[in-house]
Amino acid sequence: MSIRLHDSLSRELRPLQPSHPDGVYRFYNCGPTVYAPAHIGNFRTFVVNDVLRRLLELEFGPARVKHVRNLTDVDDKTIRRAREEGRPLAVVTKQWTDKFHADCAALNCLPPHVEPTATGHIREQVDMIDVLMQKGNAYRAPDGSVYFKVGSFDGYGRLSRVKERELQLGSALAGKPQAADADEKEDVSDFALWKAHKNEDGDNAWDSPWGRGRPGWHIECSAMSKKHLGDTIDLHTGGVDLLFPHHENEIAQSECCNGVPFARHWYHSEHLLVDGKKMSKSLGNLYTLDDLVAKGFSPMALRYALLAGHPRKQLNFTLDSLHAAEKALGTLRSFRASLAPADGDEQAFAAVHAALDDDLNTPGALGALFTVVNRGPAGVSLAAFDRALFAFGLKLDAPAALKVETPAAIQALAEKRWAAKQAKDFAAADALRKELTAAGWSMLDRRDGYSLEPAKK
RNA sequence: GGCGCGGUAGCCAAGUGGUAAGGCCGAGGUCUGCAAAACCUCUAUGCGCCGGUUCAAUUCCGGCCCGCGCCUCCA
Repeated sequence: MSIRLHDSLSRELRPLQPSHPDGVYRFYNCGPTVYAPAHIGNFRTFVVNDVLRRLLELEFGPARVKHVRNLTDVDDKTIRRAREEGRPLAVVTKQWTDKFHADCAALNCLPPHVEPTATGHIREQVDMIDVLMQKGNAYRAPDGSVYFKVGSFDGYGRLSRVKERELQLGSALAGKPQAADADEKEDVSDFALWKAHKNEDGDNAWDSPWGRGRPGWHIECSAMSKKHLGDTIDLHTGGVDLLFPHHENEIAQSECCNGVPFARHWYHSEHLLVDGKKMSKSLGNLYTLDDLVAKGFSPMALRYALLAGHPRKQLNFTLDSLHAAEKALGTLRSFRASLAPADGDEQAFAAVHAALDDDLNTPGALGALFTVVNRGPAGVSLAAFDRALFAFGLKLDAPAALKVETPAAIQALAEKRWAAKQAKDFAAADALRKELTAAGWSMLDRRDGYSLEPAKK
């Protein structure tokens, strides 16, 4: 059974197979820009890519998958943030890189095998730009910036079906101000490979044959992909918003530089919507993982919710979906607890893996999983269940939610109620339960004791 | 204006040319004094609207309406 995945370039389902003689599947996933905490939309893409990574490992073996995901640690946003905070760029990006790693770990995402940074690959980027200059695919503008000449690459626009970035009448762009560097470019479609140093860049500049400056955004992925995976890779992924211009530009740069096809397969996950709209600060509908944890949800519930929609369809995120996820996870937990460690049907979850292998149909797979769960634990292999859970990356033993200190007054009420119950003074016990409920706490009785939790909203 | 995606039960969401997976919510039940948990049962003659093709369409084709995304930094 091979994995079939939609290819954004050919727009069809194509099987995933390693193309290099060593049998290692080369997988590049565009990573985050580290200037702020990633939001849950970012994490949708990273979680989806993590499932993909897991499927590849299941298919080819863990040693036959090389997963690279970059960190963009120098660009307009990171530099602006550092300037605003009066801190060195590296300090700012380190902070948010650490936060990103912590969030990924909480969401049970496997770390990529290589996580290259843009600032760690200046030389490689300069080298590529150099080749593009020599081949006539790039030119130096009067201010010292270097641009890629889009007109020099016939294949430009194949991925996004956007021939040129021409402004058309009626376009959403019409009337909007052009980029500041527009007048330096020979053509509006051209994009920056190297940005000449400006005052606001501060110390964040490197020497190059064209003067001091910093790399453009697009070239970093081309350079890091080339260095760590080679000239032709098996799969390149990212969110749909990267399709144009980022990935289109990567193809142009890499293919003009290397003279061979860049990526054999392209995959783009769709956006997470909140309240029916793309998340944005201005709409006030942006959530980070911490925001949700503060509301009492577990990271695993977020992961589940992110997988509840087809990765190639926009998913409308709601807090309700997190409640549903939390409940579903609980069902999975108790199902697992009811499985006997003895042998069982190893193929019980074949339908789950089939759905996953069929274009990463995570909601279909989740449906198949529960279909098995609903039939009951009899004869189901624990190992097979765990293998299915591994594919989703759902960790059932993750702490349910954040721990909250129980106030002394609440604790005292609970003690009183427990004593009343032991004395079989049920009227008093019920009255105390009401008090606790009114105070926002629920008291859960067991045979041998009780526990307290903040009431679920 | 160009490119792309979608409209399936209260909410979320798969799927198929032959009669609607799954999760949540809700309802009923079993079990514990109650509550919670757990477990069991039930919950769309219907898949945006209008035509067409077909023995048969939610599924194919055409038109329309509505929503979203990209075309500018963006997962």
